[in-house]
Amino acid sequence: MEAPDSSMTPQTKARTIEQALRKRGVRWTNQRQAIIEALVGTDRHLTAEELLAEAREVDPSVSAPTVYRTLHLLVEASLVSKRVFQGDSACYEVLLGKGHHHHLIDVENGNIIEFTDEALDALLDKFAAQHGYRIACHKVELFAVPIDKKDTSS
Amino acid sequence: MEAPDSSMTPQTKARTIEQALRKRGVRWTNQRQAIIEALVGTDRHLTAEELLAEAREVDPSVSAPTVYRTLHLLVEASLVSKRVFQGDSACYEVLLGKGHHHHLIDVENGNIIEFTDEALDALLDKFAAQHGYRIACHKVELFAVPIDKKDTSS
DNA sequence: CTTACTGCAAATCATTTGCATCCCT
DNA sequence: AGGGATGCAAATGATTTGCAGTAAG
Repeated sequence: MEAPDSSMTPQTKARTIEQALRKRGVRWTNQRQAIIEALVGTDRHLTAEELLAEAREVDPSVSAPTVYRTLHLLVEASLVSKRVFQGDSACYEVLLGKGHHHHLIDVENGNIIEFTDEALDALLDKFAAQHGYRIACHKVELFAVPIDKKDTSS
Repeated sequence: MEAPDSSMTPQTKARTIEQALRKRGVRWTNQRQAIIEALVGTDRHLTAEELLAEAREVDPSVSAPTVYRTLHLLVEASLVSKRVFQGDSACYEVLLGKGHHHHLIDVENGNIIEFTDEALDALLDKFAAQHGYRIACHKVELFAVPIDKKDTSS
Protein backbone atom coordinates (compact mmCIF):
# COMPACT_ATOMS: atom_id res chain seq x y z
CA MET A 1 0.00 0.00 0.00
CA GLU A 2 1.41 3.34 -1.08
CA ALA A 3 1.64 6.35 1.20
CA PRO A 4 -1.52 8.42 1.24
CA ASP A 5 -1.28 11.76 -0.49
CA SER A 6 -3.54 14.47 0.79
CA SER A 7 -3.62 16.17 -2.63
CA MET A 8 -5.34 13.24 -4.34
CA THR A 9 -8.18 14.34 -6.56
CA PRO A 10 -11.57 12.65 -6.28
CA GLN A 11 -10.93 11.02 -9.64
CA THR A 12 -7.65 9.58 -8.46
CA LYS A 13 -9.24 8.32 -5.29
CA ALA A 14 -12.04 6.70 -7.23
CA ARG A 15 -9.59 4.98 -9.52
CA THR A 16 -7.43 3.83 -6.64
CA ILE A 17 -10.44 2.37 -4.88
CA GLU A 18 -11.62 0.67 -8.05
CA GLN A 19 -8.25 -0.92 -8.59
CA ALA A 20 -7.96 -2.00 -5.00
CA LEU A 21 -11.32 -3.71 -5.13
CA ARG A 22 -10.66 -5.29 -8.52
CA LYS A 23 -7.43 -6.65 -7.12
CA ARG A 24 -9.53 -8.40 -4.52
CA GLY A 25 -11.51 -10.11 -7.25
CA VAL A 26 -14.50 -7.81 -7.04
CA ARG A 27 -16.47 -7.07 -10.20
CA TRP A 28 -16.89 -3.47 -11.22
CA THR A 29 -20.46 -2.40 -11.88
CA ASN A 30 -22.19 0.85 -12.70
CA GLN A 31 -23.74 0.88 -9.27
CA ARG A 32 -20.42 0.52 -7.54
CA GLN A 33 -18.95 3.20 -9.72
CA ALA A 34 -21.78 5.53 -8.76
CA ILE A 35 -21.38 4.74 -5.06
CA ILE A 36 -17.65 5.35 -5.15
CA GLU A 37 -18.07 8.60 -7.02
CA ALA A 38 -20.57 9.82 -4.47
CA LEU A 39 -18.26 8.74 -1.69
CA VAL A 40 -15.14 10.49 -2.95
CA GLY A 41 -17.14 13.50 -4.08
CA THR A 42 -17.65 14.73 -0.56
CA ASP A 43 -15.42 15.47 2.37
CA ARG A 44 -18.13 14.85 4.93
CA HIS A 45 -19.11 11.78 6.84
CA LEU A 46 -22.04 10.20 5.06
CA THR A 47 -24.70 7.88 6.36
CA ALA A 48 -25.69 4.97 4.17
CA GLU A 49 -28.93 6.77 3.45
CA GLU A 50 -27.20 9.97 2.34
CA LEU A 51 -24.79 7.98 0.25
CA LEU A 52 -27.68 6.18 -1.41
CA ALA A 53 -29.26 9.50 -2.36
CA GLU A 54 -25.96 10.83 -3.75
CA ALA A 55 -25.22 7.67 -5.65
CA ARG A 56 -28.68 7.73 -7.21
CA GLU A 57 -27.91 11.07 -8.77
CA VAL A 58 -25.17 9.33 -10.68
CA ASP A 59 -27.07 6.13 -11.31
CA PRO A 60 -30.74 5.99 -10.25
CA SER A 61 -30.75 2.21 -10.26
CA VAL A 62 -28.63 2.00 -7.10
CA SER A 63 -30.48 0.36 -4.21
CA ALA A 64 -29.94 0.39 -0.47
CA PRO A 65 -28.76 -3.23 -0.23
CA THR A 66 -26.10 -2.52 -2.83
CA VAL A 67 -24.92 0.50 -0.91
CA TYR A 68 -24.57 -1.58 2.25
CA ARG A 69 -22.91 -4.46 0.45
CA THR A 70 -20.44 -2.13 -1.20
CA LEU A 71 -19.71 -0.33 2.05
CA HIS A 72 -18.91 -3.67 3.63
CA LEU A 73 -16.39 -4.41 0.93
CA LEU A 74 -14.81 -1.00 1.36
CA VAL A 75 -14.55 -1.32 5.11
CA GLU A 76 -13.14 -4.83 4.76
CA ALA A 77 -10.51 -3.48 2.40
CA SER A 78 -9.71 -0.66 4.84
CA LEU A 79 -10.55 1.90 2.19
CA VAL A 80 -13.40 3.38 4.16
CA SER A 81 -14.00 3.74 7.85
CA LYS A 82 -17.28 3.13 9.57
CA ARG A 83 -18.14 5.08 12.67
CA VAL A 84 -21.14 4.92 14.91
CA PHE A 85 -21.71 8.20 16.68
CA GLN A 86 -24.11 8.21 19.63
CA GLY A 87 -27.35 6.46 18.82
CA ASP A 88 -27.54 7.51 15.21
CA SER A 89 -26.94 5.67 11.98
CA ALA A 90 -23.42 4.71 11.08
CA CYS A 91 -21.30 7.18 9.13
CA TYR A 92 -18.78 6.30 6.47
CA GLU A 93 -15.75 8.13 5.24
CA VAL A 94 -13.04 7.49 2.66
CA LEU A 95 -9.66 6.95 4.26
CA LEU A 96 -7.59 7.46 1.13
CA GLY A 97 -5.52 10.58 1.08
CA LYS A 98 -5.99 11.49 4.67
CA GLY A 99 -3.92 10.14 7.50
CA HIS A 100 -6.05 8.65 10.21
CA HIS A 101 -7.53 11.39 12.28
CA HIS A 102 -9.66 12.00 15.31
CA HIS A 103 -12.95 13.74 15.80
CA LEU A 104 -14.03 16.67 17.84
CA ILE A 105 -17.79 16.76 17.80
CA ASP A 106 -19.48 20.05 18.54
CA VAL A 107 -22.43 18.95 20.64
CA GLU A 108 -24.26 22.20 20.04
CA ASN A 109 -24.17 22.45 16.26
CA GLY A 110 -23.34 18.86 15.45
CA ASN A 111 -20.25 20.04 13.63
CA ILE A 112 -17.40 17.60 13.33
CA ILE A 113 -13.82 18.83 13.34
CA GLU A 114 -11.03 16.47 12.38
CA PHE A 115 -7.53 16.67 13.75
CA THR A 116 -4.43 14.55 13.76
CA ASP A 117 -1.49 14.39 16.11
CA GLU A 118 1.52 12.20 16.26
CA ALA A 119 2.07 12.64 19.96
CA LEU A 120 -1.42 11.41 20.62
CA ASP A 121 -0.96 8.43 18.35
CA ALA A 122 2.34 7.58 19.98
CA LEU A 123 0.74 7.71 23.38
CA LEU A 124 -2.03 5.36 22.29
CA ASP A 125 0.46 2.93 20.80
CA LYS A 126 2.35 2.95 24.05
CA PHE A 127 -0.71 1.97 26.07
CA ALA A 128 -1.54 -0.83 23.72
CA ALA A 129 2.01 -2.14 23.92
CA GLN A 130 1.93 -2.00 27.71
CA HIS A 131 -1.04 -4.29 27.66
CA GLY A 132 0.48 -6.62 25.10
CA TYR A 133 -1.48 -5.38 22.14
CA ARG A 134 -0.85 -3.77 18.84
CA ILE A 135 -3.39 -1.25 17.62
CA ALA A 136 -5.20 -2.20 14.45
CA CYS A 137 -7.39 0.87 14.38
CA HIS A 138 -8.22 3.60 16.81
CA LYS A 139 -10.98 6.03 17.35
CA VAL A 140 -10.93 9.19 19.39
CA GLU A 141 -14.06 11.23 19.77
CA LEU A 142 -14.27 14.40 21.78
CA PHE A 143 -17.73 15.70 22.52
CA ALA A 144 -17.23 19.35 23.21
CA VAL A 145 -18.93 22.71 23.61
CA PRO A 146 -17.71 25.96 22.07
CA ILE A 147 -15.92 28.31 24.41
CA ASP A 148 -16.99 31.75 23.52
CA LYS A 149 -19.64 33.59 25.41
CA LYS A 150 -19.85 33.47 29.14
CA ASP A 151 -17.46 30.61 29.62
CA THR A 152 -14.16 30.72 31.47
CA SER A 153 -11.78 28.31 29.91
CA SER A 154 -10.03 25.79 32.10
CA MET B 1 -3.52 3.21 37.66
CA GLU B 2 -6.16 3.64 40.35
CA ALA B 3 -9.47 5.36 39.89
CA PRO B 4 -9.90 8.40 42.10
CA ASP B 5 -13.03 7.35 43.93
CA SER B 6 -13.07 3.61 43.48
CA SER B 7 -13.94 2.85 47.08
CA MET B 8 -17.67 3.37 46.64
CA THR B 9 -19.57 0.20 47.37
CA PRO B 10 -22.31 -0.95 45.04
CA GLN B 11 -24.82 -0.11 47.75
CA THR B 12 -23.52 3.41 48.01
CA LYS B 13 -23.60 3.83 44.28
CA ALA B 14 -27.15 2.55 44.13
CA ARG B 15 -28.26 4.92 46.82
CA THR B 16 -26.49 7.84 45.20
CA ILE B 17 -28.15 7.12 41.90
CA GLU B 18 -31.54 6.74 43.53
CA GLN B 19 -31.21 10.08 45.27
CA ALA B 20 -29.98 11.80 42.14
CA LEU B 21 -32.96 10.56 40.16
CA ARG B 22 -35.44 11.36 42.93
CA LYS B 23 -34.05 14.86 43.00
CA ARG B 24 -34.99 15.12 39.37
CA GLY B 25 -38.58 14.29 40.25
CA VAL B 26 -38.40 10.67 39.18
CA ARG B 27 -40.50 8.09 41.05
CA TRP B 28 -38.76 5.14 42.58
CA THR B 29 -40.14 1.75 41.64
CA ASN B 30 -39.19 -1.85 42.27
CA GLN B 31 -38.22 -2.21 38.66
CA ARG B 32 -35.90 0.75 38.74
CA GLN B 33 -34.39 -0.48 41.95
CA ALA B 34 -33.73 -3.84 40.32
CA ILE B 35 -32.21 -2.24 37.24
CA ILE B 36 -29.93 -0.03 39.30
CA GLU B 37 -28.83 -2.95 41.45
CA ALA B 38 -27.97 -4.95 38.39
CA LEU B 39 -26.12 -2.01 36.93
CA VAL B 40 -23.95 -1.28 39.96
CA GLY B 41 -23.45 -4.97 40.66
CA THR B 42 -21.08 -5.41 37.78
CA ASP B 43 -17.96 -3.71 36.58
CA ARG B 44 -18.46 -4.68 32.99
CA HIS B 45 -20.13 -2.88 30.13
CA LEU B 46 -23.63 -4.23 29.80
CA THR B 47 -25.94 -4.22 26.83
CA ALA B 48 -29.58 -3.42 27.47
CA GLU B 49 -30.35 -7.07 26.90
CA GLU B 50 -27.81 -8.25 29.45
CA LEU B 51 -29.01 -5.68 31.91
CA LEU B 52 -32.57 -6.85 31.43
CA ALA B 53 -31.55 -10.40 32.26
CA GLU B 54 -29.64 -9.30 35.36
CA ALA B 55 -32.42 -7.05 36.54
CA ARG B 56 -34.92 -9.85 36.16
CA GLU B 57 -33.00 -11.92 38.65
CA VAL B 58 -33.76 -9.22 41.18
CA ASP B 59 -37.30 -8.54 39.98
CA PRO B 60 -38.73 -10.80 37.26
CA SER B 61 -41.37 -8.24 36.34
CA VAL B 62 -38.82 -5.93 34.70
CA SER B 63 -39.46 -5.49 30.98
CA ALA B 64 -37.27 -4.31 28.13
CA PRO B 65 -39.04 -0.99 27.62
CA THR B 66 -38.53 -0.16 31.26
CA VAL B 67 -34.85 -0.94 31.00
CA TYR B 68 -34.51 1.38 28.02
CA ARG B 69 -36.59 4.10 29.64
CA THR B 70 -34.54 3.92 32.80
CA LEU B 71 -31.27 3.92 30.89
CA HIS B 72 -32.37 7.09 29.14
CA LEU B 73 -32.97 8.77 32.46
CA LEU B 74 -29.58 7.66 33.70
CA VAL B 75 -27.76 8.87 30.64
CA GLU B 76 -29.65 12.17 30.76
CA ALA B 77 -28.54 12.59 34.33
CA SER B 78 -24.95 11.77 33.40
CA LEU B 79 -24.95 8.88 35.83
CA VAL B 80 -24.38 6.28 33.15
CA SER B 81 -22.54 6.40 29.86
CA LYS B 82 -23.79 4.90 26.67
CA ARG B 83 -21.31 3.65 24.10
CA VAL B 84 -21.87 2.17 20.71
CA PHE B 85 -19.04 -0.09 19.68
CA GLN B 86 -18.79 -1.04 16.01
CA GLY B 87 -22.10 -2.25 14.70
CA ASP B 88 -23.29 -3.95 17.84
CA SER B 89 -25.82 -3.03 20.46
CA ALA B 90 -25.10 -0.13 22.75
CA CYS B 91 -23.29 -0.77 26.02
CA TYR B 92 -23.96 1.03 29.27
CA GLU B 93 -21.75 1.62 32.24
CA VAL B 94 -22.10 3.41 35.57
CA LEU B 95 -19.91 6.49 35.76
CA LEU B 96 -20.08 6.94 39.54
CA GLY B 97 -16.86 6.27 41.37
CA LYS B 98 -14.65 5.82 38.37
CA GLY B 99 -12.79 8.55 36.65
CA HIS B 100 -13.44 8.63 32.95
CA HIS B 101 -11.43 6.01 31.20
CA HIS B 102 -10.64 4.74 27.75
CA HIS B 103 -11.11 1.41 26.04
CA LEU B 104 -8.81 -1.05 24.44
CA ILE B 105 -10.89 -3.57 22.56
CA ASP B 106 -9.35 -6.93 21.80
CA VAL B 107 -10.68 -7.58 18.32
CA GLU B 108 -9.97 -11.28 18.57
CA ASN B 109 -11.70 -12.16 21.83
CA GLY B 110 -13.93 -9.12 22.14
CA ASN B 111 -12.35 -8.40 25.51
CA ILE B 112 -12.43 -4.82 26.69
CA ILE B 113 -9.62 -3.40 28.78
CA GLU B 114 -10.05 -0.05 30.45
CA PHE B 115 -7.26 2.36 31.14
CA THR B 116 -6.89 5.93 32.27
CA ASP B 117 -4.11 8.39 31.80
CA GLU B 118 -3.74 11.99 32.75
CA ALA B 119 -1.23 12.80 30.04
CA LEU B 120 -3.66 11.56 27.43
CA ASP B 121 -6.49 13.55 28.93
CA ALA B 122 -4.36 16.65 29.06
CA LEU B 123 -3.45 16.22 25.43
CA LEU B 124 -7.08 15.91 24.44
CA ASP B 125 -8.02 18.99 26.44
CA LYS B 126 -5.27 20.88 24.69
CA PHE B 127 -6.60 20.03 21.26
CA ALA B 128 -10.08 21.06 22.19
CA ALA B 129 -8.83 24.35 23.58
CA GLN B 130 -6.84 25.02 20.41
CA HIS B 131 -10.04 24.75 18.44
CA GLY B 132 -12.00 26.90 20.87
CA TYR B 133 -13.81 24.09 22.59
CA ARG B 134 -14.09 22.61 26.00
CA ILE B 135 -14.54 18.86 26.24
CA ALA B 136 -17.80 17.71 27.75
CA CYS B 137 -17.08 14.03 27.32
CA HIS B 138 -14.56 12.03 25.42
CA LYS B 139 -14.26 8.59 24.06
CA VAL B 140 -11.12 6.76 23.08
CA GLU B 141 -11.36 3.31 21.60
CA LEU B 142 -8.38 1.27 20.52
CA PHE B 143 -9.13 -1.78 18.42
CA ALA B 144 -6.14 -4.01 18.89
CA VAL B 145 -4.74 -7.49 18.40
CA PRO B 146 -2.65 -9.41 20.95
CA ILE B 147 1.06 -9.18 20.18
CA ASP B 148 2.02 -12.66 21.26
CA LYS B 149 -0.01 -14.14 18.48
CA LYS B 150 1.21 -14.58 14.91
CA ASP B 151 -0.64 -11.95 13.00
CA THR B 152 -1.05 -12.30 9.27
CA SER B 153 -3.65 -9.64 8.70
CA SER B 154 -2.80 -6.73 6.45
C1' DC C 1 -20.63 -19.28 -20.25
C1' DT C 2 -20.05 -18.75 -15.22
C1' DT C 3 -21.22 -16.91 -11.11
C1' DA C 4 -20.81 -12.60 -8.81
C1' DC C 5 -23.91 -8.62 -8.45
C1' DT C 6 -28.40 -6.49 -8.47
C1' DG C 7 -33.10 -4.97 -7.00
C1' DC C 8 -37.04 -6.24 -4.65
C1' DA C 9 -39.43 -7.73 -0.85
C1' DA C 10 -39.40 -9.88 3.31
C1' DA C 11 -36.75 -10.84 7.52
C1' DT C 12 -33.94 -9.23 11.46
C1' DC C 13 -32.72 -6.86 15.56
C1' DA C 14 -32.30 -3.33 18.76
C1' DT C 15 -34.96 0.20 20.39
C1' DT C 16 -39.30 2.98 20.79
C1' DT C 17 -44.15 3.93 21.40
C1' DG C 18 -49.44 3.47 22.12
C1' DC C 19 -52.35 2.19 25.47
C1' DA C 20 -54.84 0.49 29.43
C1' DT C 21 -53.57 -0.37 33.97
C1' DC C 22 -50.91 0.17 38.07
C1' DC C 23 -48.81 2.26 42.12
C1' DC C 24 -45.52 5.88 43.93
C1' DT C 25 -46.06 10.24 46.34
C1' DA D 1 -56.53 10.98 44.13
C1' DG D 2 -53.44 11.98 40.12
C1' DG D 3 -49.88 11.63 37.00
C1' DG D 4 -45.86 9.27 36.21
C1' DA D 5 -44.42 4.27 35.44
C1' DT D 6 -45.34 -0.37 33.84
C1' DG D 7 -45.95 -4.45 30.66
C1' DC D 8 -47.58 -5.91 26.52
C1' DA D 9 -47.82 -5.80 21.78
C1' DA D 10 -47.21 -3.45 17.81
C1' DA D 11 -44.43 0.15 15.36
C1' DT D 12 -40.03 1.81 13.93
C1' DG D 13 -35.81 2.31 11.47
C1' DA D 14 -31.43 0.79 10.11
C1' DT D 15 -29.33 -3.05 8.19
C1' DT D 16 -29.42 -7.87 6.24
C1' DT D 17 -30.84 -11.76 3.50
C1' DG D 18 -33.46 -14.94 0.10
C1' DC D 19 -34.26 -15.25 -4.50
C1' DA D 20 -34.58 -15.00 -9.40
C1' DG D 21 -32.96 -12.26 -12.99
C1' DT D 22 -28.80 -9.57 -15.02
C1' DA D 23 -24.35 -8.54 -16.40
C1' DA D 24 -19.06 -8.57 -15.65
C1' DG D 25 -15.01 -11.25 -16.86
